[in-house]
Amino acid sequence: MALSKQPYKGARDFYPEDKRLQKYLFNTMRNVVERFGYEEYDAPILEPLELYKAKTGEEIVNEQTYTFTDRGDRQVAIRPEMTPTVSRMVAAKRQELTYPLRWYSIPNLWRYERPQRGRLREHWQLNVDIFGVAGPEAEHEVISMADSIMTTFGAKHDMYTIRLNSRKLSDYLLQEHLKFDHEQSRSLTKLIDRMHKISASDFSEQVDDLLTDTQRHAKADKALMAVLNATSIAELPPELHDHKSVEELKKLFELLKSSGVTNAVFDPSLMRGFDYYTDIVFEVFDTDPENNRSMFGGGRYDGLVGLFGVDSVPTVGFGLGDVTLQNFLGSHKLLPALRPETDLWVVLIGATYERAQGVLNEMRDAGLNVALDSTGRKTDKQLKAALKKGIKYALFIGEKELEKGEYTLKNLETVKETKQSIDEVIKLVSERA
RNA sequence: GUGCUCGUAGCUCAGUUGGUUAGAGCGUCGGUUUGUGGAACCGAAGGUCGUGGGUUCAAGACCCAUCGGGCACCCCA
Repeated sequence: MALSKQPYKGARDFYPEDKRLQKYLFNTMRNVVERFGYEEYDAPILEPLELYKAKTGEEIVNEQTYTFTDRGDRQVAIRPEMTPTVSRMVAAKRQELTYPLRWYSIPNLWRYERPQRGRLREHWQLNVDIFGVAGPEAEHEVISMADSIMTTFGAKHDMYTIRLNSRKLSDYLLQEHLKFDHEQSRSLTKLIDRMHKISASDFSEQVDDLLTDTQRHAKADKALMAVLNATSIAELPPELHDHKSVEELKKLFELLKSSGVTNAVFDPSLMRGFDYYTDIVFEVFDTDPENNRSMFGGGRYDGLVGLFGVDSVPTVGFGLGDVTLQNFLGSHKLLPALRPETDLWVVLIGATYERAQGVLNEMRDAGLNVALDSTGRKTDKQLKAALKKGIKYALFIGEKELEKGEYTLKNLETVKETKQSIDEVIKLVSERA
């Protein structure tokens, strides 16, 4: 029985060309967030299972987390998300850290579920968090940064929108303004989350099922729809305008506008699944009708650090997954053609392998990435190998070249060929972008 | 976890109502002077038809199971 060549279900092999793309994605993210002063951290891929039981959301822990019992009878989870881990790390050094804390990481995460487009079992996710800022300045910074990441990848503002909502406002709306009880609010939250996936009539039907007779009589469903259909804060019922969360949202929109984030919109139907969000939440949506989905999001979770028995720390963060990002960039034609790391391919002519080593070392010492064809094949085969690999330069080294100290350098893109001293070769190839 | 759908060479696919030794294009490898290009020409390798059962004189095709991909649920980091 032959062994399977497939990678584990829902996980990917990264061949060099795939890894090259991943490096490009990660480096771009790193450049942007570090420009905002964020520092990289990391942590183990394994965590005690209890870490996720507290606040992540039951379904995620029970059904979508890889778990096992280790040899010491400990319940262990492969991390399904990074937020509990980073909260643990902050809590552990709560007193000695200097705030505001700006941290990021690009961990691989695992979730046990049936794979489909944009959702695999293993993915990498940029996690960015700011700890220690209670005001909307934190949301402003984090959302601006998310926007900056998108534009740095070449996305235009008409390719995506940033939807904003406030958990506090939703809770107030459902429980105080519309007078739903706790259980109704829970069910409604889930239902509202699916609002745009089901038809309007199905939605109102399912809302109606949740109402009591008195609520039906009071037309609670109409009041609910009036709120949910608001496309801006100004469209909310007037009696809500003085609410603190509305004030905060207003302030946030002003800040975003002032820093050029013009594609942020208010969406009262935005919920997000995690239980730990406490206030403002946001999601970045692809506007492409073919792929009208949430790509990534985040929000404020002020309570998580405090669960570790220390004073709580106000926190805002988001996670950006590599799979959804790649889908987005691919469908908007924003993925660049990437060259291999190798700058130059040496074609050896005749039995020159040994004597060519000095030249190779000279180029490598000068910082060039140099590979050679050491097969002894005919020159046309050697040259074709470089072409197929996408390497930009080929250098011919034969008897004549070694004698004269002049080498034939060929730019495989322009097909131009010149004879150069090795110093000149180094100079020319180093000019690569 | 549920439902639908697909799986033939490295890739993209043909393969008639079940009927001989399963095909093409591209790619790969070799050759057409071992000092130079993706072309052209010649040639070769490469498939237990995802896997395992079953029906049949006969299965790539029909049935069941299973693995993998895609889509929709569930859920969403």
